[in-house]
Amino acid sequence: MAKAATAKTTAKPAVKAAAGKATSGFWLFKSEPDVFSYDTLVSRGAKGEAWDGVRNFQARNNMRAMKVGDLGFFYHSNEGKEIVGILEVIATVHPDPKDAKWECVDVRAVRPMPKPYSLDAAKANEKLAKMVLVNNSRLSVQPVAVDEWNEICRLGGLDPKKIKR
DNA sequence: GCCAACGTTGGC
DNA sequence: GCCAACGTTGGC
Repeated sequence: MAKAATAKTTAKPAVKAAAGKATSGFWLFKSEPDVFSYDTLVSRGAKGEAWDGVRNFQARNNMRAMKVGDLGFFYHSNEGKEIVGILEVIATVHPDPKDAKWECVDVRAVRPMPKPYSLDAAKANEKLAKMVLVNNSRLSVQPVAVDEWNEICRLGGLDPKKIKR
């Protein structure tokens, strides 16, 4: 069964989905804190960590659209259900070390949210009504619109203009 | 722990 | 190429 998937995946022309698509440069990465928490990413320091294990085409395509320097929210699913920090993409997409049929980017922690922003809060915020997090809880790597990014940063206690470094 | 929603697989 | 069956995610 894995073989059929391999054939299909590798037959596809690479990076087609990402080509020509305008992105905000902002993303949201989901992880169960039991498996890989924001603190763990922080502990990796500047060399960061490969965001491997993504086995969903939409999520993979989102990673293909990422550029070095793009920023993302780190969201804790299941336990916490809140955005706990900011991360930065430090390497564009490359084969997943655990399964070369798939791909991953590398990310590093930038800074934690002074006030973690919860899923409940996002659902209650009219400005975030279109957010993928609110509407498609299953997608593990999501695009974030600029206004959504700014809104959540502000409510999380960060000035969106002063996040980097 | 349950279950709804979603994505993927595979038979036709 | 369609669609039913299955597996997984993640909120509750």
